[in-house]
Amino acid sequence: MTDSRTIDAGALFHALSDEKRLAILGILRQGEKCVCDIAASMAMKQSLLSFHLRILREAGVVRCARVGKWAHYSINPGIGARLVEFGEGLNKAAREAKVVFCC
Amino acid sequence: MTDSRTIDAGALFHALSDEKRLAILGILRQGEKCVCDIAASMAMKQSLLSFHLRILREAGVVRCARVGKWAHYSINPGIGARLVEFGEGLNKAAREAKVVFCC
DNA sequence: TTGACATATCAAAATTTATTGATATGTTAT
DNA sequence: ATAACATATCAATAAATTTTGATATGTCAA
Repeated sequence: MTDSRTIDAGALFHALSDEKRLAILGILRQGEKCVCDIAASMAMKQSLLSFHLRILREAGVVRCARVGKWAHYSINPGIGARLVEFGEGLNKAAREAKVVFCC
Repeated sequence: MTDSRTIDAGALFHALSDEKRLAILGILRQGEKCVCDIAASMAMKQSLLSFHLRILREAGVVRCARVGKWAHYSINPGIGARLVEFGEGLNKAAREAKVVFCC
C-alpha cells in the first residue's frame, strides 16, 4: 500500500534528495511523459532511469500509467500538498518556538 | 554563504531524508535546545549527533547559537517556507499537467 | 592553571545507495 | 511464431553516507 497517504517523510525526502531525480521531476513538470521521452532529454542509461523512477514512484512523488508497451509517468497530485503540510508544520514550530535556555 | 536563501533543494531534502535527523527535528519543534538536551532524549553517540546536526545546519534546516560552552539549536525560520514553495510548485505543475500522449 | 565539561572534527570501518551491463517481461507489428 | 521494441529487474561493482572511537578545541569553575 504505497499510496499518497501512506508515504513516510524519510522516503519522500530521500527520493527528492538526488540531483538526477530532481531533474526527472523537472521534466515531468511539463506534463506526463513516457520513459522514452524522459530518456531522450536526460542522456542516462535506461536501467538507471528505471531505477530512479522506481524510487520516485515508491515514495509517491510520481505515478505511472502503463499504456501498451509504454509507461507514462506524471507528478503525483497530492505530493505537493504533503510537502506544503510538512513545511507549514515547521513554520508553525519555528514561530511558536519557546527560547527556553536549557543549560 | 549558507544562509536560508542559498540552500539548494538537493541538500535540503538530503538533510531531511534521514530518520535520525527527522527525530532531531521533532525534538526541536518543541523549541530551542542545546546539544546536551537533544542527546539526552535521543540515546545517540555525541559525535554522531554532532555529525547530523552539522548536516541539518549546513542545509539550512536548523541554526546554531553558541552560548558559552553550549550550542543552542533551533529550527531555522524560513526553512518551512522553502518547502511550502517547492510543494506549491509541484501542485501547480500537477494541476496544469498536460496529458500529451507522447509515444 | 588545572581539571572537568560541551561540542566539534577526524580517520577508519560499516552500511547504504547509485551505477553498470546483462537479462527478463510484456507488447506490438510482420 | 518471430522479431523489434519499451521497460523492469538482477547481480556485481563503484561511490557516497553513516557510524565508531579517538582526539582536538574552547569554556568555565576551583
